Amino acid sequence: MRVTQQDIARISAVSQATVSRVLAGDTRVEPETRDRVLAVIEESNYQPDVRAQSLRTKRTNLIGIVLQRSPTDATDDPFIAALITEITQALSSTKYHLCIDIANSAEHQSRVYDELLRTRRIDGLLLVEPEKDDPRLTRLQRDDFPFVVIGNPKVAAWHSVDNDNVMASRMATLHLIEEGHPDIAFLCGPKGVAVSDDRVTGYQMAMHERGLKPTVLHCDFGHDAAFCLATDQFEAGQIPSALLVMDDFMATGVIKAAGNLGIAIPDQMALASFNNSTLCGLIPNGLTSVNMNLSDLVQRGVEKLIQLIENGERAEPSRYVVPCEIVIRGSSRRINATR
Amino acid sequence: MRVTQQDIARISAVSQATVSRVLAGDTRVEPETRDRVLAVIEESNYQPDVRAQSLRTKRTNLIGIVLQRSPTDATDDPFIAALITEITQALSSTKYHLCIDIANSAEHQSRVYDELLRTRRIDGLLLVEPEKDDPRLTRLQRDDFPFVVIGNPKVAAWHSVDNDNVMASRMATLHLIEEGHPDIAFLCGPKGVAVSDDRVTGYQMAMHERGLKPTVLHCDFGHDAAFCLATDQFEAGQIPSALLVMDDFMATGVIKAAGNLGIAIPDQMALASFNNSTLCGLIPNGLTSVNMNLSDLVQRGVEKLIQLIENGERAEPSRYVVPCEIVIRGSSRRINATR
DNA sequence: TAATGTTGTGAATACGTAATCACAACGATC
DNA sequence: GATCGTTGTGATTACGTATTCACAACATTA
Repeated sequence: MRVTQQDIARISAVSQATVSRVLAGDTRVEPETRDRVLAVIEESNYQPDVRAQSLRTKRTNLIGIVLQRSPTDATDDPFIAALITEITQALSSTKYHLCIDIANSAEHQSRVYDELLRTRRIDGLLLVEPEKDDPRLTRLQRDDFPFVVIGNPKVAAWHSVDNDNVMASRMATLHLIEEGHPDIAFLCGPKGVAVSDDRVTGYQMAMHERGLKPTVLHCDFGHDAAFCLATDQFEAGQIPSALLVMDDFMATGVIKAAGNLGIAIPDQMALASFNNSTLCGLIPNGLTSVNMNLSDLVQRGVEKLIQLIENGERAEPSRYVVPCEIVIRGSSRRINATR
Repeated sequence: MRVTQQDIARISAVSQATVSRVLAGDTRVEPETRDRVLAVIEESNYQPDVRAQSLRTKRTNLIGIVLQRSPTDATDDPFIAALITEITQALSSTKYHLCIDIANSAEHQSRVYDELLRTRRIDGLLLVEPEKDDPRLTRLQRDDFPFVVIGNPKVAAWHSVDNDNVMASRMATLHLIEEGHPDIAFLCGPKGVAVSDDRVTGYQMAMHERGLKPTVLHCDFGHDAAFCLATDQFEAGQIPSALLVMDDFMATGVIKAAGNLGIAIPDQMALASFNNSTLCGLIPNGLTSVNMNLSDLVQRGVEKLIQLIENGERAEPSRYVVPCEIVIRGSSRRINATR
């Protein structure tokens, strides 16, 4: 049997209400009484029951996140790991915990949302790159349920934290230009995905600034799709002096394609990408990549969400944009004069 | 204001108790009454409040997992992603959800355990490769708290699911022997880590079976440590015809070291490792690796845990061992006669 | 016919906490 | 010395659910 406030009260010869007051730090308790109660609490190893607290306070101290499993069927997607690690890290100094569900279909996902929200299991929700017309969002907003979007919100009315993808892409492109590359192509993601579209914008911006002609190649996400597209391009003789790639994972596909065809990196083709993941260090010469500062992003998002939960701030929606910086490695090494 | 059983009862002109009975599927309810209540529930979009249910039933329907952040500081460790994805996958067909915490120090970890257990936030716990003398385990057992160990339990009294690491290692070694390699070394993990020790056992077993001399190289976990050790070995002229490596991540370190020194894989040195992660496909010729079937492992572990929670089975501790199979790729290609 | 289940239902209770209400005891004010 | 705020405390209530208790109405058995 678990020790309750009632037990503490009995032993301390006070009422349960007083025990609760002591725990809550209420000032209107005789110091002497407080000390006695605290001593008993300490001694009997009492810990409040969060289930009862939840019912009473209407708070579970749980933050939820629902991810859609990546369509590549890869169960070991490092981005998921990074995201979750950063979130738990950000929560570790708070009283909140993370409740996570990963859906393997849209139907599953919407069912999970239902369960999670309507049963009041969580206090707030983090949403990663939701679709603009996602019906779940409309409901969240109607129910006045606290949530923060991680990624491009597309709708101004939502609280969000996002990377400065335009700037990131512009920066990476400028770096390649500075390294002396005359023609730089961008192997980006599918059209309509905000993170990809934003990076295309930044890339084009930089190219136009320097009077260069942009070449945009749209490609599905993932190693395999990038590998196929790159192989096709290279075999057709389309080998730019530098290639900017949507993310590190796709870059490995490009690297593999180049390796198969004997295209040396960076000598024949330089490479830069985004995310600055662990992969970048595993590649022989190292892969130049833009660090998106996921840690900062998540930290801010979590802070915002907790604010929403605790203060019920219904003020104007905030949008925090995280700056980023480029990490230069061997794959984008300067072209020397001999070329 | 949320709609409660009380509301349903009022509208249906029955008592709250009857509504609860209908929800619970109690047979002793007039079919006519049941239908009426169900109609009202449907219509008013009622969903039970899990907080109240938790207080009443003493169940939160939450499974906990506490991970220690890898000392390499890599926030995007794919193993974490794989583990979490598989767990949520296994839970998706149940009423349980996953509550995850990732500690960044031993002190932090023990604090999190305290919070999680003593406040009764979760119903059961998954433990990944705990230390033998971990004080938390003693307490869990004393409190009769449901938990399942993922990995080598080291103590027979605990329920566990584990890979057949001895067999996996033996299988991989035999594969390399079959491919015609005369001297095969094993770059394993640190001594005292069960998963590493077991694999050493399997490796030695296979070598002895075929009358070959085993060479065991102990190395810290991670890409960097493996890179350093491999570089040292290779530079010292210690280049085995085949190398078995503790895991894919470390194998990338070996591959990088070999690349730097111009050692061709698999022609000069074959390679095989464990985990069959996404990394294996990213490497030029592909990396031969043993698929540990994490999915199956986790599935069984979760099933067991739920059994413990729901049936309070205090029967003899079970130990489920998952078989594995080798996935052969380019890195271990057969040595041709010309060598 | 009386005693004895059976079935369906409402009333009441308990879970453990937080918060409100009620009320003493006491000091300050006019 | 009566009134009024302050302070400290206990009694009470509410949160929403699951379950036990109580009790009708009815069927079955001796």
